[in-house]
Amino acid sequence: MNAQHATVRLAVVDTDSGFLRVLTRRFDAAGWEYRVLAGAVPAEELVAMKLNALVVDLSLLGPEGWDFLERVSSMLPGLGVVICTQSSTTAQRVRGLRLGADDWITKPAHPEEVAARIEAVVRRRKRSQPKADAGPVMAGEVEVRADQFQAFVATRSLDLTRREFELLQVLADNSGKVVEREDLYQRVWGYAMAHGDRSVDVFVRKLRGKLEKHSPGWAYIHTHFGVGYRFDPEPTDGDAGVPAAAEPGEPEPAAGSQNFHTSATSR
Amino acid sequence: MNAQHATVRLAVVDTDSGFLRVLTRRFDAAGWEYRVLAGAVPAEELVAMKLNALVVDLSLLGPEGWDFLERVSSMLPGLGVVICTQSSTTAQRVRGLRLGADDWITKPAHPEEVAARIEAVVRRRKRSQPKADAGPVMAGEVEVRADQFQAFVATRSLDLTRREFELLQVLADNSGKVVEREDLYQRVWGYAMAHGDRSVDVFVRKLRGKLEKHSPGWAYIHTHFGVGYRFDPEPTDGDAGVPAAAEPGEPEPAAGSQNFHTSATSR
DNA sequence: GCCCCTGTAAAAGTTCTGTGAACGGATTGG
DNA sequence: CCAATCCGTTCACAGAACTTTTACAGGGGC
Repeated sequence: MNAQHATVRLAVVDTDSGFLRVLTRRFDAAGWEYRVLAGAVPAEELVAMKLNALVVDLSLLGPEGWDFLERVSSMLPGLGVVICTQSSTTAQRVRGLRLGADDWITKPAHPEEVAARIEAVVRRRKRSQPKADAGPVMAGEVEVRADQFQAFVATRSLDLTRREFELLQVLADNSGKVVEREDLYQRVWGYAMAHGDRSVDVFVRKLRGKLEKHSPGWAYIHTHFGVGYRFDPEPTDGDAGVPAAAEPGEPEPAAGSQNFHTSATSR
Repeated sequence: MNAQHATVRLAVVDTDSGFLRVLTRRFDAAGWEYRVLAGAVPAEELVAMKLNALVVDLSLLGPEGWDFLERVSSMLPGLGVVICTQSSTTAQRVRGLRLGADDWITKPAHPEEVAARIEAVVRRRKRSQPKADAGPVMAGEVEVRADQFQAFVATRSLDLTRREFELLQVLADNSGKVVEREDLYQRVWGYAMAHGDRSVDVFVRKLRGKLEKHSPGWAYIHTHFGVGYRFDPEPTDGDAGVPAAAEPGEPEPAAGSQNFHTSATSR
């Protein structure tokens, strides 16, 4: 689960021997696998190479370059593509990006920079790959759109901070299941929870606050004592809930809000 | 704007009557709309023609040709450009393509081939630039016309620089969604953002300034801390031109009066 | 009833954004 | 060809927004 850093498998389409020499030296130093191509090749061949990055000198390919770029990026959606040219206008770069490129480098470029950008592109692709095919996550009234960094409750948008959003995302992804506290932390914060860290609690509280403000009468995040939390939209038990009955202008938090939550279904 | 299949609207900049005769005959046969120009014209005129392709004899324009080419391709990023010349060196072709041309034809050329290349270029452009062909983008009081490089607020034209315009365009295209800072940068600047680059912030500020100056009482660009920006026209709570609604202390009116995008959401 | 766990609030600490201004390159006009 | 200007970028500082830590109180399980 924790590949220290991504292995880069790339192909370079270029014929500039000087540029290639410094580049490949840098690639070797990083232990990357690479291959040098002298021109466009059928996309199928690239697929067979199982690359995760591609560096192309577009000026080398002429007008065919755009076609090549388009073909490649549509056939290998997971491939990070870095264009490099002698010079370029913004219009060209934007066009390249629209056709699927991820970055654009102008020669001459320092090999360090090229490598850094390739690495960034691979990392970025890796991160955004699953996001792309996963549609919006729905759980009851709650909708989480990972691609937009936005969450909605009953069609109304929630204004969440980064951590709040990521926490909600993990919880909603595992809707109905109990997520262990440490697991939660690991997935949101990206590293192991230190002893005595209460961040999770604090953010659960914040999330609850915002969720309930937008749909009172519902409990979303349930506490499992000594274990973790479970996301599961459920109407709050009997008494008032929300339907007209209770005093409308009285969602006043202070005293009222600290009940329920713990349906404590722990085994 | 209901051209079902790719209608080609092109201009030919050439004075070679023989070449023109065979070409235009072919264009007529295909039912294309075209126009013949005897020399370079201001890019604005080309914009007004709403072309999607341009064929230019560069030898006709001499050294000005490169300028013309660059101006045109930067001002009309959605335009397919085909160069044709009597003869050319590789260096020239590379230069032309670099400046934004899509293809290069050497005379004499068979009209069939010219037509085929034009068609290919238009098809390619259409796929890669769906936005440019689309009508004006509207978002609240704001209208962005990609084809004119102009934006309007409440029918009044905004005086934007190139970057400002492109930034607004990307934001308005994704109206309602949060666009990540890096995405924004990549789409406007054409390459990946370097660490520590604050250009986006600066231009957001400039845009906000110009937008709010032209329609006070409205907020257009909303900040999502640590993530990016979201374009979404919303009245500013101040007072200005909107029915003064609820006062604070009126959190959730259950079901009664729905939509009020409270701009001052919790957090 | 005791001890551990969680809810809640607020202080303390970090990181990020808003903003004005200076710098340098590019463009325009003379 | 030079000067005036505009534009884009970078820098520095202030302030805002967010995260983490800390503290205490209320519940839960045994």
